Amino acid sequence: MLSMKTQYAFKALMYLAQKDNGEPILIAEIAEKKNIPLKFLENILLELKKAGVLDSKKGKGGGYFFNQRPTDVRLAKIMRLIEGPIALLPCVSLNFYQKCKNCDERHCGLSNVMKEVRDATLLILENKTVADIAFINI
Amino acid sequence: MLSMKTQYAFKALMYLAQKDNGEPILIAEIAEKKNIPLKFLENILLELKKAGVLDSKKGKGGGYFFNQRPTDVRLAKIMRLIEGPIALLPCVSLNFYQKCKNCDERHCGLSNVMKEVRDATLLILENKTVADIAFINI
DNA sequence: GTTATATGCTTTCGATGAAGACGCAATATG
DNA sequence: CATATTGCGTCTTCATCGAAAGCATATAAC
Ligand code: FES
Ligand code: FES
Repeated sequence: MLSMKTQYAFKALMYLAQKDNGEPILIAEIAEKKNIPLKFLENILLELKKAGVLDSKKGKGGGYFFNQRPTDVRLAKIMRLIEGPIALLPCVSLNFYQKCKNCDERHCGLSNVMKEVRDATLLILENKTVADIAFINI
Repeated sequence: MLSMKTQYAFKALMYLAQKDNGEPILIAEIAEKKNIPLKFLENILLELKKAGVLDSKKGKGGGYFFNQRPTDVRLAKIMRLIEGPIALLPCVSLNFYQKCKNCDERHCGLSNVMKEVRDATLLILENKTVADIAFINI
């Protein structure tokens, strides 16, 4: 399961993309509408800003808004940014690889299965963007 | 990423299945060969025993062995047992479902994507067993 | 029945994650 | 400049996780 931080990040981005009209949106508004602890959300949005996904404006009329276009922000990127590895094991992670002690990947059934899971997951998360989760047409 | 506990559980089961000849195997042996903290492993194996996957024998010549056949133990079952939900969001979990506040699943793009991820993951983990990760034929 | 061997159970400790409290810094408006 | 608004920074608290230690219990072997 995703950490609360990552879940909140996704929900906040979804909300931002839905209301996106160029105008900054208050942290407090997102927090209230999406049921996210305020100070926790501040932290999350700040990370997304430092990563270049969002930008912010201080003072009256300030708030958060997109720096990149929602259609350009892949879900996999957000996952890696906030959550860390997408793979279930360190030895099958593309971006956070760590070798297993006492286990040879080339002959390891476990890592093989987890590689399958990783690929299936990435196929989805690399091809969906923030825009995709914001607007749903049934 | 999986918790250390779950990673250890998988590795221990893999080792047990590989050496399975009916004879009990020492916790200490698994711990050493798979680089798992001893007392932590004791705990994990105990949980697997209580769940009916493994069984144990005390005293000299004791240790752990399979209660069910490795071909009958699906990886998804172990995941749910040790890790908890397989889904990335509580609102898309089959076995640990929890409703999202302020978010309607029927019109939520995020939960839709995560449902796709869950299904892709389950398709793999429900069809692979402990026996599959123990014996690898390249 | 005594002893060596193993598992079973409880407690403890530090590290990390989730969340809240308080104050500081920047900016729009007048 | 004065003030209200809003994002930023730091410190504290609480729960959970990873890991280790210590003692208790069961059993095979002699
Ligand atoms: S190599 Fe990582 S689990 Fe075997
Ligand atoms: S319903 Fe769970 S994220 Fe929208």
